Amino acid sequence: MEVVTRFAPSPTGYIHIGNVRSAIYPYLLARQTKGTMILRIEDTDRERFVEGATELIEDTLKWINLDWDEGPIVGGPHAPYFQSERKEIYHAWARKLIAAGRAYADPTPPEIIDSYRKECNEKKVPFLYRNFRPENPPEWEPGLPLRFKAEPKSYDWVDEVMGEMHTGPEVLDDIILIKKDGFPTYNFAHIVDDAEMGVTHVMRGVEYLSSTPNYLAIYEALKISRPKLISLPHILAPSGNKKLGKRDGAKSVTEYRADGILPETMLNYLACLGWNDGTEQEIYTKEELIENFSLDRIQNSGARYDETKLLWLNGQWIRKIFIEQGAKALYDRTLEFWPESAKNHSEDYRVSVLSIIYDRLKTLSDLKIITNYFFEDPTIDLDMLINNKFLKKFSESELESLLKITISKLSNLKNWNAESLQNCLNNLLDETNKKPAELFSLIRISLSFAPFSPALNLTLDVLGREISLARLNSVARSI
RNA sequence: GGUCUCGUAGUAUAACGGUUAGUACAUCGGGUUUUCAUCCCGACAACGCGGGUUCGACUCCCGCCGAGAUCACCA
Repeated sequence: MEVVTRFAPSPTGYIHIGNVRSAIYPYLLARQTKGTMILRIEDTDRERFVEGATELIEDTLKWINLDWDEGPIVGGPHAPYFQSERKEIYHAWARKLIAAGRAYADPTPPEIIDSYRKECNEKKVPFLYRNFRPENPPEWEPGLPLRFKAEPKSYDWVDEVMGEMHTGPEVLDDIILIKKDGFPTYNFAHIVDDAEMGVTHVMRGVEYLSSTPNYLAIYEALKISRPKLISLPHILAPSGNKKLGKRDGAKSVTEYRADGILPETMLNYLACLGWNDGTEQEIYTKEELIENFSLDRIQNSGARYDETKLLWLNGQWIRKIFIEQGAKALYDRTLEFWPESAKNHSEDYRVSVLSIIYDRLKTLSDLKIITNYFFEDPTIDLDMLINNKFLKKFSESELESLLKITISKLSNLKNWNAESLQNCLNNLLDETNKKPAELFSLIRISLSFAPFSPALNLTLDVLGREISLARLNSVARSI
């Protein structure tokens, strides 16, 4: 049988990294089995609905390179994919339940329900609405909530991640199916939709594990066969033991994108947070994830979100793309991350800058802070030169004469390229009888006035003869 | 409080009855002609506790402890 999975978010704001994993796993499973991935928007809560949230969700999924076979934008045989547009469908199923004597309209005012709940809390007994069912409930009509009529019994089921599950009759209750505003609750809507859409694998966070017996009861009453149930453990906040949420600074995926995290990194990191294939592989492409994913290797305890590792992974991916796809391919991903000053320079020049600094990047936005001196002359900061730990032992006139020798030597260099520059620098070391740490620090700082920069010969090569000599000259004059 | 779940280094994880408990991130130290990184080498560091079962237990069973989830006309 074809595998059908779904991601069913609520449009209540951006989806943060704690949620996207619930989209990744169903996607991987669907692609691995050549099945169907559905995106369904669960917008039955009108109060929490946020304008534009659906688009944000779609953009997020597209950015990490996940697509869907049915859902908003692409449509499909089970449209509409917005729950708010499926009201009649839920009502039709609800009537089936009423006809079977498994649902009833509840006229009890909320205040009375609250008092029941309070009573139970005081007596320290569990609050079960089935013990307070109204006698002779009225016909179900608009304005009245509809409740499921639970039959207390034990349930056994298998959760693909958590294993064999068992609960007693005490957890079954008369949950609300349709709210008084006519919209279904999540508890009812997702069951109807999953059945209508032929969903075979229901993946969601563990917070739904406790409610599962109630869902099982509804499947039974509706004569729907159970899909496979998969509970995904939570992603934990960096500190504490709470599930990662917006309050812990759980950033939206778009924020990571703005920070210069690659989508490949995001997908790779999140997929491997709480799942591994048993090998020691750390870097996975989307294709490799699809190939190797398996439900039974999903972890069953929560995993802590670790941004340091995310950054490390991002560095790995930056290098991987550079090495496997080339400088231009990496460059194409960096367009919005260059400093302002880079605008006045050619694309070829920026690519060559990227080629010598890419292995220093943890995020693409690092470009802004570490490449500026390639695009405009740095401000001369003599203190930085004089106080450098390798240069402090020299007098200013010694520094000046070293610079002058360097300038004259470089001026006479025939071929300005990395290799001959390196030879030239080596000769300079011999001639001046200085250590690399001394001479090279002097040249490096004079060229960049940055705390760090790439290998000296490469920096000179990219900067070019004219600019390099001009900078060295102006430093020599300033001393 | 009821019900359910989880528990290997700081973090993410491997191991599925027999290993000096492996790997990665982080940390610390060292190496690669300057710096910052990359890369390489090395070090530190873990089976929550207590009982069983077994020749043998991180692995199986029980109890405890600790952590989490849930008990909405939110999803």
